[in-house]
Amino acid sequence: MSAVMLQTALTKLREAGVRMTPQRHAILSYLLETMSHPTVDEIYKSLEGKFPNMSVATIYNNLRLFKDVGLVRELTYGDASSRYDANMSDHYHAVCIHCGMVKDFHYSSLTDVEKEASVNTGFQVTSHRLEVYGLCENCQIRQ
Amino acid sequence: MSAVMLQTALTKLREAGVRMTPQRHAILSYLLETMSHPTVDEIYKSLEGKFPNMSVATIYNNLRLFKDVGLVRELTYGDASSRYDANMSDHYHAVCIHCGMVKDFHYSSLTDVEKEASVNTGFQVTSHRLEVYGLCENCQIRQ
DNA sequence: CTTTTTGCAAAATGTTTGCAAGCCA
DNA sequence: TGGCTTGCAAACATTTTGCAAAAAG
Repeated sequence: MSAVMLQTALTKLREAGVRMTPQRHAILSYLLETMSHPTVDEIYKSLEGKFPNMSVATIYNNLRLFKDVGLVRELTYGDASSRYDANMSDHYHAVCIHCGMVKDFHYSSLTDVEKEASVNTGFQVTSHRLEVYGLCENCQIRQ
Repeated sequence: MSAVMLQTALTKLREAGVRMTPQRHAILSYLLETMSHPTVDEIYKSLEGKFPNMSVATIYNNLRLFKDVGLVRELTYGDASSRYDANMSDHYHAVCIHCGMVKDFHYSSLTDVEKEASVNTGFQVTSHRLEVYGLCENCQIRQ
């Protein structure tokens, strides 16, 4: 992701009255740089060179804060750790059932799912989640 | 669910060479009776009258076994406990963001999602997950 | 009689919390 | 300076595991 996106995110945080710290900045940058939907552990490992004493609690704190401010989305999958996605544009995820890798894809014809579900269930529907599962290209070869 | 479904399930287990135990039978019956997609804790509480010494491990063991044999599906949601669904017919779930209740609904026009995702991502797609989130009828009133 | 299953407790895992010390504005 | 943030360790919740005793077939 571009440096522009980082600036936009920093502005959003400042406007929300959130203080900046070196750790916070590093976590945010990392999320915006990578497209890999990292887990907390991946973030932790990738930053331990720069911050040898950083605790996972700091990462969790900041991810929750980013989520609250609307800068990232948390992706949750039953067994494994959550992943974090700083790409807030409309898209869905393809999840590899072998290595856990997550790849974005776009799909447009779900306009009436929420409406139909609402009629069906009586729910006041506010969002939906769509994912596909299968083997990523790497795992198709190696497994 | 009907007694017929229990018989079918019991037959499936017998054919898979699985022994029957009172606990196993009770867990399976409960899953087939209720439409409420119970958690392990709900199953545990509902059976502790009949089996005062039953451990959660037994419930987890049996749910995994049922899953492996294809009798139930595990529904996972980030923070909370898994829920278990013995309705193996094609359907989707509406999840209440307030109380966690899960209600079934049907939707038919997702035939090409997997194909499109596959073209988009290079994945060999084998399944998909669709859910809607919102407030159930109860929580619309009380909240 | 052999093998599976149970029940219990301990362990593992991912995430959250409490709190003193430190840092940001 | 005053309040937010960090780092650490302990706490938490859910699920899994190891193992001896009990039950199934």
